[in-house]
Amino acid sequence: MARPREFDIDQALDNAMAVFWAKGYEGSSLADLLDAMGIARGSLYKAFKDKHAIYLAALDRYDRTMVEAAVVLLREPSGGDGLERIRGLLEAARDGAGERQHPRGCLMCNAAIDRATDDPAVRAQVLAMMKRLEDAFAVALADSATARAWPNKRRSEAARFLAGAYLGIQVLVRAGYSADELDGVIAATLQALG
Amino acid sequence: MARPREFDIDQALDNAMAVFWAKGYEGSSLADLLDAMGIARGSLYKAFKDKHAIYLAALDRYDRTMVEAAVVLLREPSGGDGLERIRGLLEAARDGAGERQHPRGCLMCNAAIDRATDDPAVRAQVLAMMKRLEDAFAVALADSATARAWPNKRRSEAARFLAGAYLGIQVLVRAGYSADELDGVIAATLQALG
DNA sequence: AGAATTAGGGACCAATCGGTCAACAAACGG
DNA sequence: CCGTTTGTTGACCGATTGGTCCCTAATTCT
Repeated sequence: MARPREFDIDQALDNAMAVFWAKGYEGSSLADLLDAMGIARGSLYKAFKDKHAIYLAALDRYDRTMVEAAVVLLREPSGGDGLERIRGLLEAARDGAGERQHPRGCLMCNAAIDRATDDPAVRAQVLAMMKRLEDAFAVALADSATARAWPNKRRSEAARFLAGAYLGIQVLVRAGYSADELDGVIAATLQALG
Repeated sequence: MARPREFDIDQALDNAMAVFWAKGYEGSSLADLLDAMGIARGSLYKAFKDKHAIYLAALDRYDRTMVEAAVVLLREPSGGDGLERIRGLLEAARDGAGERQHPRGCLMCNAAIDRATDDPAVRAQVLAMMKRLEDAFAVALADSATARAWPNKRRSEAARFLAGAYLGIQVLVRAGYSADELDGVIAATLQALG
């Protein structure tokens, strides 16, 4: 019907995602994005309405890749006991501290802080991701030796608690805490689950 | 010796702090700051080197007021058992969710996310505040019936865990969680301490 | 091959950005 | 009461911002 797009949208979004992840929304200029995505201004605006739309698409991409991976990790029984899968996710978050110069943390967490309050679309997307993560934590808990027997209410509270703990760790990563310091946090968090 | 300053620096910083708190660093323009501080451009630049210096001063002001209040709350024995003081701080954080339209969360947490990675001065300030908060948590734990007997290592890990939980709650507030939802998180967090 | 449609590229735009400056005002020391 | 010093003010600046537009290129349909 017409000239086909020359670049891959998801690949371009991966690059845009990396920019927003590192610099935040306001901190990322169009020039930054174009440079990272490797396309020209006109092409970008053919594919996306405006900067805001790029951000939302990048956030959605984050959902489909990173959050999805976390959810799979938590839900997949082959990862061992539910508690071990939870430990695995928290340790993966901790490993972000390895990027000592510019730890990226977690884009969902970053978006919650710098866009969710004044941008309803971002807030909705962040809340949806959080819900997905909470549910996955709940599944892992239901698969764990210690929490399996808990009443539903306590398990869902614990799941939300874990989601909060996860965000807290990501903030600490971003603040520059070392992996060693975070190990203590993880140990205390898991201890909380019995 | 010369003309005295007409505005109060700390009061102006309180107003600047509110702007950065709500909008972040990049999201706050000089116009926003001047408007909130109620002074003219030239006066601002006589008092501060540049925007970055204003931000650092506002962050320091946050330290001297808000963080200080949190630290006092945790350390002050008149607040009851250490665990009750910890509960008090977490509930104060939860109450931030009451600002339903534009929850501010916590400036220290916001700064960790949007400035700490690429601004060494901000990172240092954030880490200093976190350390102060951790220590205060440790004091409260040492004053609690259940954690008093714990070995030092476990208590300091728990203190860092609480600092992380506190940040996590602030992120959830910022994301738009309701006070009711956060109550479950707080309950689970305190349960973790026995 | 020509018409139709959409992508690519980059010059261009108004608005806003953070920051400077020069003229004026208010205080103190002599 | 004048000189020195510093705060106040707003006009002004170059640079950068996000976004538009137009010309060209590539593809499909007839």
